[in-house]
Parts: sequence; structure tokens; C-alpha cells
Amino acid sequence: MSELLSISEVAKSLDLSPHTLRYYEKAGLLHVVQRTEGNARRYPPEAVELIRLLLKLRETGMPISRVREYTDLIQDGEESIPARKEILQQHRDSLQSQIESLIHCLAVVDAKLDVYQAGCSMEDKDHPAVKKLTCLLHGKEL
Amino acid sequence: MSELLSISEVAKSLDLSPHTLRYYEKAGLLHVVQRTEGNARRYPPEAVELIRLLLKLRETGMPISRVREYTDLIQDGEESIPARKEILQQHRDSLQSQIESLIHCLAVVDAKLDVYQAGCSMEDKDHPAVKKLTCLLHGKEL
DNA sequence: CCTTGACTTAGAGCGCACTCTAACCTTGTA
DNA sequence: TACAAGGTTAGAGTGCGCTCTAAGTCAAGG
Repeated sequence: MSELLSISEVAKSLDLSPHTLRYYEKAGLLHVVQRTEGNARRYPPEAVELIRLLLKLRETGMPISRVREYTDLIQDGEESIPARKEILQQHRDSLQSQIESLIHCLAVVDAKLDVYQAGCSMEDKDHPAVKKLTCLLHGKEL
Repeated sequence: MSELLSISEVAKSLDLSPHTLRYYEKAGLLHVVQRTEGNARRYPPEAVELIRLLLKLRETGMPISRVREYTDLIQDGEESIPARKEILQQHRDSLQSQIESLIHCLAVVDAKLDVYQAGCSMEDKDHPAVKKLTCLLHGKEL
């Protein structure tokens, strides 16, 4: 009748373990979960959608304690929307600098690969590939 | 006379603790470090440069065991260059997918912020902002 | 000589995010 | 009625990457 899902169904559809779902719930991330008469967890579709969002936050390094701040705010209803926006906004910014930092590291790895490709040693300080790598490693772009 | 640096000088210049430098050395990452008569560590400039590179690998999630495979290969001399290239190439690829995944998550967070901005609830399944977020959360771009 | 400060070691401890264990309960067929 | 499948709990264990402690060594300055 209803679209309530069991823990194993949710785990399967989100590709994580029932253990993890229980762990998140205990950590206070999932206020949304209902129970059957026999005390088994039942997940409404919105719960699953919310978990999808939370997983994106986790995937990008938001600590569980911070995710919890967010889900606690959801419990407080509409009045907490500005605070929720603030959390996401801050995370958005951190995400952007994470991406920039990874792009920089990618450039470093590429530069090192170029040094190998050029077949030269790090001693050849005038070789362009070596120069480039050295600059990148010292944060002096160009 | 020589340009050898002490552990605290290196720690300062790389912005990490002497503890961490010793830890990396014990983990087999720093074959490069020399000792004084009195058994104190002395870092030649190439060692510091190498550590800069290793830190970039760590920063991008390469496990210490993998970094060690790389530094062990360096010990083997020039013949190991193809193997070293292979490691960096693989890491380059993983780095690229990390970046793509973060960009996707950024889009999700932005979409959620748009939903808040639009002042609508997740129940309004026909609202464009809600639709977009839902698609992103289900990996169905557009 | 003695102290000060920076170094050395082995090994313990920590924080995070799971991940699993043990013991027990519930539900649905055979 | 029995038993198998899948659920429940509290709490222990794991793996990673540091991070720190304790106890001792060494070199330089007063």
C-alpha cells in the first residue's frame, strides 16, 4: 500500500550498509524514520531523498557533527531556513576551494609526469619541465 | 656551509609538525634524510622538494601505503621510472574523477540553495528548482 | 660543570567514520 | 509448531593518519 521501505531496501538503493543507516540514525542525522508495530524501521520516500542529500554532504567532507546541525535545523521547521541556507552556503564555499586545490594538485602531478616524460633529472634546474614543477610546488604559478 | 636543514626548520617551512615528519620517515616515505654525528636528522634541499610533492599526493587522498610504493621505487633508481609514471598516471586519473564528483556535489548544493531561495517545499514536485535538485540527486542530469 | 633547548626513540592515545558482534525479537511460510 | 530470514539493541573493534608522552641524549652558552 504505502511506499515505506525497509532498511535493507534503502541500503540497497543507496548502496550503503544497513549498519551505516543505523549509525547515522544514532548520530542524530535521521529524525525522519518511522517504525512498524514490531519496531522495524520504515523509510518514507522523503527520508530517502534527504539521505541522498546528506550523502552528498558527507562525500564532500562535511563532518557528521555539521550534517547533524543541518538536520536538527530541519526539525525546527521553516523558521530555520535562513540558518540552513547559511550552512549550505559555507559548505558551498569550502567545496569551491577544495576543487581549486585539487586542480592545483592535478597540475603538480601533470608537471611531474612531464619531467619523467622529458627524461630529465630534477638536477636540471633550467629544464622547462623542472622549472614548472618547482614553481608549482612553491605556489609560484607560472 | 651546507644547505642541510634541521627537522624543525623543515617542519616550519612545510607547515607541519616535527612529529609528522618523523612519522612519515618511520612509515618509509623518507629514505632521503641524513643524520649528524649526534644522530639528529638533516634534510638536504632535494629531500624538502620531494616532501613537497609527497604532501600534494597526500592532500589528494593518496594513502600513505601508496605514497610508499612510489618512494620505494625512487630508491630503485632510473629503471623504476616507468613504474613511477604508472603510479602518478593512475593517481592523475583518480584526481580527475574526484574533481568531477566534487563539481557534481557543488551543483547539488547549489540546487538545494535554489530551492530555499525559491521559498518552495520539496513537495512542489513540479517547481523547476525542486525538479532540478531531484534529477541531480538521482544522477539524471538535466 | 650545569643548565637549557632541541633533538632522539618506542610506543600509547586520539578522533573520525564506520563496521561488526552477540544476543535477542518478529514475521511469514512449510 | 518450527524454523529461516531479516529485523532490533548496546557496545566492541577496525583502520587511518596523525599527535602526543615519557624518558633519555647531545651541543652550546654562562
